[in-house]
Amino acid sequence: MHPLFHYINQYTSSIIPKEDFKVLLRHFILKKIRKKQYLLQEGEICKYFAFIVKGALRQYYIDEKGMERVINLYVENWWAGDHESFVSLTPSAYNIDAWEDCEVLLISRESILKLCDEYPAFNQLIFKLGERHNIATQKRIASINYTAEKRYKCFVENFSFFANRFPQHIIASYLGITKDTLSRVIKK
Amino acid sequence: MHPLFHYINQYTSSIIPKEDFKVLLRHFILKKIRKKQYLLQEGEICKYFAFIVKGALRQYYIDEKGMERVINLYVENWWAGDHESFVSLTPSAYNIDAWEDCEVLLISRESILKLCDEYPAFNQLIFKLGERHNIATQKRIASINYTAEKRYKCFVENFSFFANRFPQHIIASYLGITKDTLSRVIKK
DNA sequence: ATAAATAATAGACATTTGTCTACGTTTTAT
DNA sequence: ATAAAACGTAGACAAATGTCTATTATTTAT
Repeated sequence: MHPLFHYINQYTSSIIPKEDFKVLLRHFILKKIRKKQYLLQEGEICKYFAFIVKGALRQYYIDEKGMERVINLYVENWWAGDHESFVSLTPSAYNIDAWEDCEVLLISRESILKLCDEYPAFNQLIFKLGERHNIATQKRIASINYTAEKRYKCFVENFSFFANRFPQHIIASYLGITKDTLSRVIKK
Repeated sequence: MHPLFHYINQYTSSIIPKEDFKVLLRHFILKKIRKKQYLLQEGEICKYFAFIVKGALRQYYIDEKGMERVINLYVENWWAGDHESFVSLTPSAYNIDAWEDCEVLLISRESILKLCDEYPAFNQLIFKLGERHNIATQKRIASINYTAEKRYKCFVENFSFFANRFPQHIIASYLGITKDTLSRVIKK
């Protein structure tokens, strides 16, 4: 069974007919991305959002000192892209690259709008994804006040599966702390 | 003209018929909230999202040391509520209270779903609001790595209008720094 | 198998930010 | 009008985190 089919049915009340799914799938472009290659580069316009079938990616920007600052990590069944660039068609401030060899399904904004319009089930899916995303980001924003230790604690509780996919210094950056601080925190 | 009517038409491609708006409006409950009163209290379930017609509110939680930690600030034309509690029907971890006397329009999740279903324009509205919200939160998440100074700089660039509505120590907490640090940063 | 690149840890030190107390000002309530 | 509460600033000090360098372990490429 197609992973996207499985994924969509997790979020819709009734199972999508196979026929409909076939039409849906035609709006997606399958792309393989090798480790270290970019899905999106700073300055580009994010024309597609990517549903991750296989692999792991990270979103980051380069700060004034030339350091990589990780904003998001993604694994299977997550969506990767720059919301701002995607909607506003402005050059992205972020890079998204593959941390492992990946397989992703790309979809354009036009296709999303079209599918939302034509398939209530797809509209419902996008709606629910939005809700889930809101919940996750609200938690992340609450963490702005946290100490390094509490950030790591929350990370382990909610996202420990990232730990198997990304090295510690990437996790540290994702949490907004240095690798040295994370190393100290973990030691305790 | 009703502020909600004006607001909705900002986000939809074609102006909503007055008739439709009247039906729409029936799903909202007008509520006045006096300064310092709660729209939502920790432990309660967030049954409604609030569209703010007039006034200013803040969302915060109480940390281990009993300190108020501000997560969000809201003014006219913003939506206030706890996404997680609203969707999952779990007790909220947050408080939302009025910083000024407010007038808000409450709407339940059922009403939102119903209106999305019945009025494509409303569905479109919710879709676009989601997009805007995603853009804003993505920026906020990127700020996790920022220094106190850079956080304040971004705040002034994007949300300086909050400065007229909330005192400095509330802004500081919203930025994830202490009032003392903010005071120092501003001095420069 | 070997060399090179990548990761994790440790310690010394610097910097940033938080904590606490005090004081003067402004706002609010009565 | 007056007292009380809330607010902003300041300085001294403490704590948390960042920076840098070195060292070792682990992984990757050839």
